[in-house]
Amino acid sequence: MKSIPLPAIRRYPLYLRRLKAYRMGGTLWVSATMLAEDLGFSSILVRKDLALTGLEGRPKYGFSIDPLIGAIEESLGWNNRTDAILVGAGNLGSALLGYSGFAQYGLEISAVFDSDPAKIGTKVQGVPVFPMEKLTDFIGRTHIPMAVLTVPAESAQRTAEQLEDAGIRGIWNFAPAKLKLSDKVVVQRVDLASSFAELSSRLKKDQT
Amino acid sequence: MKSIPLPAIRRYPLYLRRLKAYRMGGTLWVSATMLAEDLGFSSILVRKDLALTGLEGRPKYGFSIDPLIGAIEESLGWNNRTDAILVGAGNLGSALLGYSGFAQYGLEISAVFDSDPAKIGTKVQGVPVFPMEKLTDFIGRTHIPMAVLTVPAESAQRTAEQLEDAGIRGIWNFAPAKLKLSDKVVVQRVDLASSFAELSSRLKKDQT
DNA sequence: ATTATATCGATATATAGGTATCGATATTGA
DNA sequence: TCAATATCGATACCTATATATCGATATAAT
Ligand SMILES: NC(=O)c1ccc[n+]([C@@H]2O[C@H](COP(=O)([O-])OP(=O)(O)OC[C@H]3O[C@@H](n4cnc5c(N)ncnc54)[C@H](O)[C@@H]3O)[C@@H](O)[C@H]2O)c1
Ligand SMILES: NC(=O)c1ccc[n+]([C@@H]2O[C@H](COP(=O)([O-])OP(=O)(O)OC[C@H]3O[C@@H](n4cnc5c(N)ncnc54)[C@H](O)[C@@H]3O)[C@@H](O)[C@H]2O)c1
Repeated sequence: MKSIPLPAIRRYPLYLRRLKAYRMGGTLWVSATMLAEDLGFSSILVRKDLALTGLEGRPKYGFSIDPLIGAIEESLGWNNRTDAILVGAGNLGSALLGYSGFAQYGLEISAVFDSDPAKIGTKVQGVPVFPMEKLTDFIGRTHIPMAVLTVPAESAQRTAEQLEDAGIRGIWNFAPAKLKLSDKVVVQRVDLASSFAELSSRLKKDQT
Repeated sequence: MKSIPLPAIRRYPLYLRRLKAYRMGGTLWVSATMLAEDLGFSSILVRKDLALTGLEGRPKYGFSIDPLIGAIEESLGWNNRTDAILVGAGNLGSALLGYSGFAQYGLEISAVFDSDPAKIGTKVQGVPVFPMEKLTDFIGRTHIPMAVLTVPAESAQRTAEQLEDAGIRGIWNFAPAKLKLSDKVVVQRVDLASSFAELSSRLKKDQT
């Protein structure tokens, strides 16, 4: 079982969404061609991506949807639930907490931490906010593997180090800061600035 | 002036952040080596990216910071202000509205639209919410070029078509939906699921 | 039964983007 | 003054990924 290239991994959630929509409509078979048209990819690319799951398609029919969904979810590790904590219960943190879509990926945010005394003890989107002092103990006790980091950029490095020391294995980092941690911790950056830069640049080129 | 590859464009905001931080500290010159170390890139990559701006470096010193900032901002189109509207004043929309960081990119959200009667007339993060009925007229009158789309996925296609018809030129789409529009409109997708998929997959690989 | 068709899957090719190498150049310090 | 050094910039190279081609196969229609 060889490892799936990252660009394919990034497309998998798009396939999943389409597949689940098809299944809702009662469709049982789907071809690479169909997926490609819906998503604006080339059909060759889609076929190759699907082949990476190890499943075999059927000429003229394509792939059986249910096993395909299962195989993609398994490739992503989305068949098992992933527990996470969220650090930084501000604007963005609250939005993420209130987002029901994450359940689709098996992501469950089970606790929230913040340093602001005014927030500690209150609930954000129904989830109680704990003080930072309880962070290390909580992670040590629960062995929670993942943290969603939504603190201000200035605090990001410091908070990330706390998380690493406490034993966190993956950080989904929404703060615009490069985290310098040991490579035991997997850091995934979400950078809206990069996305906006791409949009700006494409718009600019379009104008000329 | 040849066009800058997209991967470089995506790195530009990272350079900008570091450069502005250096300048705050009083530094006037910066080398590709220094930037590379701070950001975890190879210095060759950084030097190539900077060369794309057209600026020339100085042996042993590197690049003069101020012109470099200017050149990168110009490459991105961030030297001029970009006005935008936001459609969908929900959890995520509010968070984005309340985010002061966008000003750094020249992005100004000047109006908000929503279909929920309970929200219309109220203010979200200090910005008044207008009904969807006023959307077309507003865009036609102001010639606003960009829209931030934060409506539920089910409404995304319909809303995007409204935006296109009204004359919007770029859409920053946060809804997990593929928008099918004419290629006159530039659509930039922000897909947290893809990002989370990458994190999941990297964590999974790390385990084994 | 036979032919047309849509799809798969394997192989080959092309392209973009990242990385390595090396000479040139300005600055620093001996 | 001269050697050592840090950097740039051009060229060459390499790797990952996307795209093209084509035979094989199962289904559906004639
Ligand atoms: N809001 C957005 O739309 C948006 C967009 C892109 C990026 N971001 C980034 O996401 C992060 C959060 O943004 P936000 O708008 O939610 O900010 P915010 O100020 O609303 O929230 C930050 C939260 O973190 C808490 N906090 C601060 N320091 C802390 C620490 N050391 N330990 C624990 N908690 C701490 C604060 O009390 C607050 O609740 C920032 O890094 C921001 O740059 C936000
Ligand atoms: N909240 C998150 O953290 C998050 C994360 C990833 C993606 N998203 C996506 O962002 C979008 C918004 O998410 P959210 O959590 O803010 O949802 P939300 O339900 O809180 O907000 C959606 C808003 O859009 C408005 N709306 C609904 N239909 C509309 C229409 N046809 N025209 C105009 N306005 C309309 C609603 O009144 C509401 O105010 C969704 O597509 C969601 O999948 C959200």
